[in-house]
Amino acid sequence: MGGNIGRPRSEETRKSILSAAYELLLEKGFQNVTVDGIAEKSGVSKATIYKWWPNKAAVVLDGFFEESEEVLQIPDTGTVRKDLFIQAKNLAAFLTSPKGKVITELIAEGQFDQNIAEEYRRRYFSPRRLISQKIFDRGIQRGELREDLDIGLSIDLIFAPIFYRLLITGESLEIDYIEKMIEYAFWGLETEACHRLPGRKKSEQTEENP
Amino acid sequence: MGGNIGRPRSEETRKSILSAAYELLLEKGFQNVTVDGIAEKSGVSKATIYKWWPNKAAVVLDGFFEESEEVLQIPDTGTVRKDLFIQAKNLAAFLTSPKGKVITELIAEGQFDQNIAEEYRRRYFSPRRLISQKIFDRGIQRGELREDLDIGLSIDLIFAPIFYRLLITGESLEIDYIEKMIEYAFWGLETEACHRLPGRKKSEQTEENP
Amino acid sequence: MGGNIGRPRSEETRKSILSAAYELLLEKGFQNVTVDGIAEKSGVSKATIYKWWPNKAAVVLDGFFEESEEVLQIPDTGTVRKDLFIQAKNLAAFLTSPKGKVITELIAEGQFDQNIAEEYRRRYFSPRRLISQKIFDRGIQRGELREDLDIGLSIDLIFAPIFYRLLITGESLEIDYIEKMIEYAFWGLETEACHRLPGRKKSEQTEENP
Amino acid sequence: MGGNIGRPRSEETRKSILSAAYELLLEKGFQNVTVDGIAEKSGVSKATIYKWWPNKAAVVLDGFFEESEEVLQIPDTGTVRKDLFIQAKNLAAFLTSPKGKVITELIAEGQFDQNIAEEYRRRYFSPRRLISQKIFDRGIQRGELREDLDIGLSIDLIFAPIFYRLLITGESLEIDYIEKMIEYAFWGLETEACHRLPGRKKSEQTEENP
DNA sequence: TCCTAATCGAGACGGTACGTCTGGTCTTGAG
DNA sequence: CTCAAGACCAGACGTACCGTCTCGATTAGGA
Repeated sequence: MGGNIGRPRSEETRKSILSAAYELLLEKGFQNVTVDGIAEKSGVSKATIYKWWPNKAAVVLDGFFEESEEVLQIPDTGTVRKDLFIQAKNLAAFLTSPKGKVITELIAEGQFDQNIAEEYRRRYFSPRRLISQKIFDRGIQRGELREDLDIGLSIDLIFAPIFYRLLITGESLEIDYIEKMIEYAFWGLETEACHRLPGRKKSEQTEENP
Repeated sequence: MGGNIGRPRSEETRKSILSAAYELLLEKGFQNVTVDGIAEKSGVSKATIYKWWPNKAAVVLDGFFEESEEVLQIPDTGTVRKDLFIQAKNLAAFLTSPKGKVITELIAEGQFDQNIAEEYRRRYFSPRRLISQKIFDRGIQRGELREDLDIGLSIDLIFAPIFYRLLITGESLEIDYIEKMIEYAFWGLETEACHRLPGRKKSEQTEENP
Repeated sequence: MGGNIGRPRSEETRKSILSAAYELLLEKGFQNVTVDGIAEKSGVSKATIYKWWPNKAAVVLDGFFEESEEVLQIPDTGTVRKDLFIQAKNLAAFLTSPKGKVITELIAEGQFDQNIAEEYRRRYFSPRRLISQKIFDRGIQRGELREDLDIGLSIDLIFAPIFYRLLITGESLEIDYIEKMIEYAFWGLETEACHRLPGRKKSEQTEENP
Repeated sequence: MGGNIGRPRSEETRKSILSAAYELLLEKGFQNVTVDGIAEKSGVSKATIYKWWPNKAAVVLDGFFEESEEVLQIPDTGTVRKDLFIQAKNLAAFLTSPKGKVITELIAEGQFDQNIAEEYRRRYFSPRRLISQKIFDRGIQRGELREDLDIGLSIDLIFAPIFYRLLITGESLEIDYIEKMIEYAFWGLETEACHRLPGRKKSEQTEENP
């Protein structure tokens, strides 16, 4: 079953391909990585690369995730806000590092190649969102957050601005920004006064946006 | 001096290049547009294209913005929330249209080419942020929002999730999502109870996040 | 010593390789036969093929000669001319058949690989020249041909035109051509004067070659 | 008509490609010539080569004939035999030279690619056969040869053995062989009886070909 | 009967050339 | 001076085939 006859695939070869791909990725950026380059650097035949990966993007992506995989830890400070702040801070730190540059490039490539997009969602974003999910779950249990909170949306609200700055406005991701952003997300944009109104009900809002 | 002798640049040629670029962009997507293709479609020489634009990206970008330029209107419903909702809704509608696909591709290319990034910031995002800015300004004047509100951050908070879904998670941008997202942004994520506390002060928060 | 212990070579395997090679050769032509193809068709490992033959050409060649070996018969009509005509006619018939196409391809490959050339000389041409030699020997004994005849050259003279047409001019090898060619070779090209020997008539020749 | 607009094809580029191809051909042999090699040696882009020639064989062939084209002279000694001897001798000398090696390789390739075969027939063999034709024509006019001589066949008879040795038996092409072969072709293989016409003596022949 | 030395099937692997593609530059002659 | 036409360079792409290699399974004869 699975066919373990024949010369087994060389783990060493696989690794040298991936790490060569990864190093070239860091060094030159996604678009300047070459399959020939990977082949040469890893001392592996191009044919072997194309045997296991359908195209350049696939190898490079695989190389990146294989090499940059890390054990994710769930922060646990006692409050959702602090936990999220830690997570957001770490994310921002990572994204502004050389490795982070790669993430933006992969997201970019993902706009042209659906397979790439699926891959980074599966290998990068999904696990990280799971952690955030747990943080929010805990917050709800503790009563910090309301029970019917849309967690997916909340995660978007916290992390989207980071990527927005990174990908679109190009502005820097300083710690102050992260801090304030979380504050805004948690407290809302409206004047504090308006929250202390006794007569505010959910029904009103829906009327406002027909 | 400056040399206005010789055959003058043909405006007709310029336009046919840009509209050819634009049509090919919509039809094939950024990466599948070729300069030869633009030249052929517009009946123009490749050399002429490269005479006026430094590279493929520049023409395509120019073509896109030239053709898709629209008069931006500032919504004015009376409340910031409604105005932003309208703006966000319009944005989402645009981004999920065929033209919107182009925007994501340009953002993608912007990750590899700083010039592209600057161009779409200047021609696309800046004017739109200006409008949001005005909406927020009005809200502050009206007292809907607190005076010291960080408007830039607030704009990020509202619009980032839209791009986040588009570029990263790939999830759909339904109107319900937009609505709820704005609600969350305005009211914050925390339980309503916590906002009604009299003893809450800003100073506390800063301590929390060292 | 000699080491006849261990698993003996499988005769069945050998045959299936050769016949697969042969069939592929007929089907696709020399240059389009691949070792992988032979391996697959014969259900044999590529390594096994390379164990017993040094390269593709060797297998294919071997396959061809193994399969297409035939018992050669020496024609004996009583005159050298008729015998040679029969031999030449058979050769031409063979060379213009699908199998014959293979011969030309092997000769072609022989221009690049000395081993191939030696092989087809040894296995194809030598035995056939031997037969011609015998025909000529008989003719000399019978007094049809002069004693000091250079038999090698004579064989060349008779058979070369057939290959010349096949390999170079690409013209067809009709029976009339063979007939006339032998006539010319036997009588020479010079004016009929020399051939006007008593008793010799053109009519005779045509009778001779039915 | 014919469109002489646009950048004209560079004659220099064309020549450098062909001469690079030719030199590599002489140096390495047909099968070891590489298109990349030609590109590099000629300082020309591979794309340019493939723009004008459909494949490697075509360039190399063209290079060979372009470079090795020579003004063909019709020998005129007064007798067909001597003229043909000169022609055959020259041919043999050429074929056994390094350039001649190329001819055999091209003939070889011609067995796999009809286009190649047509090309060398058109550019190499046809002009040479025309000359032989003229030699034979003169001979007929002079009465050396009979009027109804099949000239095509006669040409085959004279030149085929040379190629036969070259391509098939691999034997050397010494001048004695050429001489004797022509003698046989002219006088025929049969017993001297037929040649014992008044005035004809063996001694004469040998004198003729010093 | 077990051991040993070979063959064999499966298939991974390095090497190397192929022919294709596209971005961007350059060279004509016409306008 | 602009422009159409189109030749040209650079260099990556993905494919194909050759011949080598590494496994494990198989199959004899010899101990």
